[in-house]
Amino acid sequence: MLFFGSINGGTSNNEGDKENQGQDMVKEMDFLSGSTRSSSNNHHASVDENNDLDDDEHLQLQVGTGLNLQMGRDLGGADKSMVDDEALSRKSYNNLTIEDKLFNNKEAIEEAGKSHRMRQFLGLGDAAHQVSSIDEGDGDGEEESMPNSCDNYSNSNEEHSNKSDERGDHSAKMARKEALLERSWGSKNTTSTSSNMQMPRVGVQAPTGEAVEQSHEATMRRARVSVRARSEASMISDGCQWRKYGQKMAKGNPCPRAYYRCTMGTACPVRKQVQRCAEDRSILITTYEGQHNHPLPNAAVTMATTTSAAASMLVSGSMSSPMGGLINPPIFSQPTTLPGLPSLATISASAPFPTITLDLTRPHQHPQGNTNMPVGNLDGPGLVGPMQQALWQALCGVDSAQVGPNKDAISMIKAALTEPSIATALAAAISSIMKGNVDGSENANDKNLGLSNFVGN
DNA sequence: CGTATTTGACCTGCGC
DNA sequence: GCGCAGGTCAAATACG
Repeated sequence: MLFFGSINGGTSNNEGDKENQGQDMVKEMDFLSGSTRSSSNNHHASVDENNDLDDDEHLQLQVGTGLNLQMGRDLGGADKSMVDDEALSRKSYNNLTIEDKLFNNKEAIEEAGKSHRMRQFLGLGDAAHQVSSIDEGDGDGEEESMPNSCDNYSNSNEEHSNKSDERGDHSAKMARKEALLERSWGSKNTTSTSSNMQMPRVGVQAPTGEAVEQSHEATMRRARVSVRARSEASMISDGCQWRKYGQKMAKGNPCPRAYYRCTMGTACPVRKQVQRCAEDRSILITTYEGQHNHPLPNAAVTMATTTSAAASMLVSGSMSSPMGGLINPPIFSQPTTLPGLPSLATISASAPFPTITLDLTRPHQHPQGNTNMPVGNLDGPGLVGPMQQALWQALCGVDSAQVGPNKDAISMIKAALTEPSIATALAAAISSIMKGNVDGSENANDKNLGLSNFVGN
């Protein structure tokens, strides 16, 4: 499962921090309370030791608030800080039941709608299914590894490592070489799926059984979700633990690219890359890849669902769609905006990997003629502007450029929402927005209901 | 002293 | 085959 989330000081001491040398504290923004707090820009493990926010209310509040992003320069977040929801999530996670650990948008939407359509909406999407599987596995004390090609890699790689320790230096080198060869994700011995990383194609004779599964797994492994957001911090804090394993200078960008891998699971294959935008260094680009093979804390689940669904959307994009070819390879062959959400997501299957980019850097705009946007405070720290606006416009048919419903957008979004993977992605995104901004207000359920009704139309 | 980060080396894939 | 770029490993180093 992929995931993304909030930005804070993060765990690293990479280039981003170096740029801010002299700052002992990382300025962070708290979407929830608006209160200010500075967290030491040290290892996350030490942060939650001093955190006492473990009562139910705070647990509720932290859920789904992963995206503590600076949505624009106008937020004035420099003096804001945010509660370390990553730390909170880890602290609280062990106390939660299995049901608690089910991802939040599913709960919210099911409570609100309870329609069969919405169950399909949640249950048929790849991401939703995966999340459920993981969580159930956790509940049984049996961590169900995702049927993921990279899991195979990771496990086999670990095996190689263990063996190499026993065999001495020469054998260790050989083992490492074997592991490296195997690491190329199917390039040599395994199926050819992962190395190619081409989108499945409509019209091509469909492979069957294991081949299909392997292809899907490999593609999911390589499908990427990129999140662009403004942040002073060095990396985004998304509820998971990350360990930096490398840093490289990328061509065409003076800022180094940092590589992280998830350390919440023993052999979790999820990795992410963090890099500042060359054109605008206030923009942090985080790219997620892979699926978690372990349960996630609440703070990470919703965002994980979003990115997982986004990746799933990429993978399933070639499948037959009721949208009349809205999502298909010809479109994926070049960057494509999500219909009705041009400011939100760009989909690209161009080399090297299919990638969906969520751009959260667009300046916020108030949609005209709409006073019911589901935000607690449009101008306050709870703002999640562009993403929220786009979704809200899509759902309500209100176009910021015109008063009244945008019927074309409505029809397009309606069509899009009949695609389970897209619907799942949007549901997760919407849920995260609701949780992050209007939790505590009765609007949240209303909006979920609205989505349910919308899908049902 | 244990853990996380840094960084140079090494690998693969790709284009020429 | 060679060079380049992206990605990863692991020893060295830093840090708490």
